[in-house]
Amino acid sequence: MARLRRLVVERLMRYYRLLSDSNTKRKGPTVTSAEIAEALDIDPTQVRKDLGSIGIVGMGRVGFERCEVCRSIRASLGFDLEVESVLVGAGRLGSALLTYHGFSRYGLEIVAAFDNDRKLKGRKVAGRVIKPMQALKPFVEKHGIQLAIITTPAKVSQHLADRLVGMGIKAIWNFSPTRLIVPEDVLVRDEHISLGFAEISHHLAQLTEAQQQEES
Amino acid sequence: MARLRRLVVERLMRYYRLLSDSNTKRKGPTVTSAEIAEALDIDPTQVRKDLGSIGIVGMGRVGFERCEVCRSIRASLGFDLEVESVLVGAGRLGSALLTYHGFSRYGLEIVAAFDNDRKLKGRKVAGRVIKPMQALKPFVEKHGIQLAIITTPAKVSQHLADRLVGMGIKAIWNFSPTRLIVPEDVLVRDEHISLGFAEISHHLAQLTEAQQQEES
DNA sequence: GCGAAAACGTGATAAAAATCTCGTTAGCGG
DNA sequence: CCGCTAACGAGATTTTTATCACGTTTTCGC
Repeated sequence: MARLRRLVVERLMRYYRLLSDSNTKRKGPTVTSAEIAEALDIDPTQVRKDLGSIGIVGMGRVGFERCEVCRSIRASLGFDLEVESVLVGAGRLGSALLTYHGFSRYGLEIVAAFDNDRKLKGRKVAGRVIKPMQALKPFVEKHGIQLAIITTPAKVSQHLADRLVGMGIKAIWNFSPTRLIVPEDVLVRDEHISLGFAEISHHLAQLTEAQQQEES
Repeated sequence: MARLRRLVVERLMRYYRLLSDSNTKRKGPTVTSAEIAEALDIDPTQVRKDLGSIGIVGMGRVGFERCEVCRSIRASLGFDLEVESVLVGAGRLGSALLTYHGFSRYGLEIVAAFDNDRKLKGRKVAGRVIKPMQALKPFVEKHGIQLAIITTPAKVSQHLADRLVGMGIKAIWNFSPTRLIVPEDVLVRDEHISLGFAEISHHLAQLTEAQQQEES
């Protein structure tokens, strides 16, 4: 299967969530691009193109087969692969991620957590003991871990990333607010919640400005 | 100040974080577009265009004034405005957000949290009492709250959004995995952590496939 | 002062993403 | 069985985003 562009992958995830959501009202065996588009506020053509890009063909007048769509997306996005990951940095955010088990439906499991904070040593979060950093390398290499989730402070992230790459990690889910420099065959996905706030803040600022103009 | 495109806003936030980060090595009074670009892996021209779009002019051979850049970005993104917000849904994620105080530097404050779960009633998170849902409307209207952060289950989100709009909310930071339908003057920012995982999962799937091809 | 180099600003170009148009196909009603 | 309509597929077009190329400005060294 071909490599897909990031935006396509993200939309496919949205289609998948929509269709696999049991909550969807009265679901027949098929679904049309227009229905998906309507639910997600996307252009119907876009939906057809995306589905077409992973080899799903629809039927004129009928639409797409729900099961087939789900199956194909699972295959393309690799949800059936059982990804074992480690989490590094068991602070607030790290703990929250450890406690959240909602990703198992996509094949993701956090199998161990590491932190070098003495206070956390031996403490359990969500039933898992936080291991010391010295244990990271042996663990990753022994289990052939491919994904690391990092929620450490910005200062140590790059150093950590270098170490992880050395251990054979192939993807990093980066929750620390820094850009990481890695070899190009390693994927880094940055998760920046503050970018979301920027959009909101700008919107509210625009609004406030408009109100002030009105008054004057 | 003109309304900015979403991607520009997001990049401005990244410039701001980079420049306002005291951690930056030996910072002089000025910074060049090339330096910013290098640090964030962006094209220098893009940086200049973005800064230009909010009225910052640089000096040939010297670059941009750090302070001026920070000040202008703060102004454009409205970080000096003190946004008071409410959080609805005090589950795992909601609690984590309540506990995190890192947004105060951007002017965001979560001034109250609401949840209709009986078990949470009266409980405190991060020093704040979780209020019952009946208290939401009076609170929002009394304090003129403009932003709501919602971390409720998908099923109730739309209903909640409708109510919030009726109370005069102008922006919703949506952490629930549903598209919300709102009037067009209300901004909804969706925060979908699972989209990030989709990218990672697809990358690992590609990798696995490549390895299998190699073997055969 | 003056030329060279570094950095900006901006119009032109390229690449990517989204949307539109229209021909084709499959089921439906009579 | 036949025309009609709903839905798809794909090429063409438009819009957005990113990059390039080049003229201008400013400092530095001589």
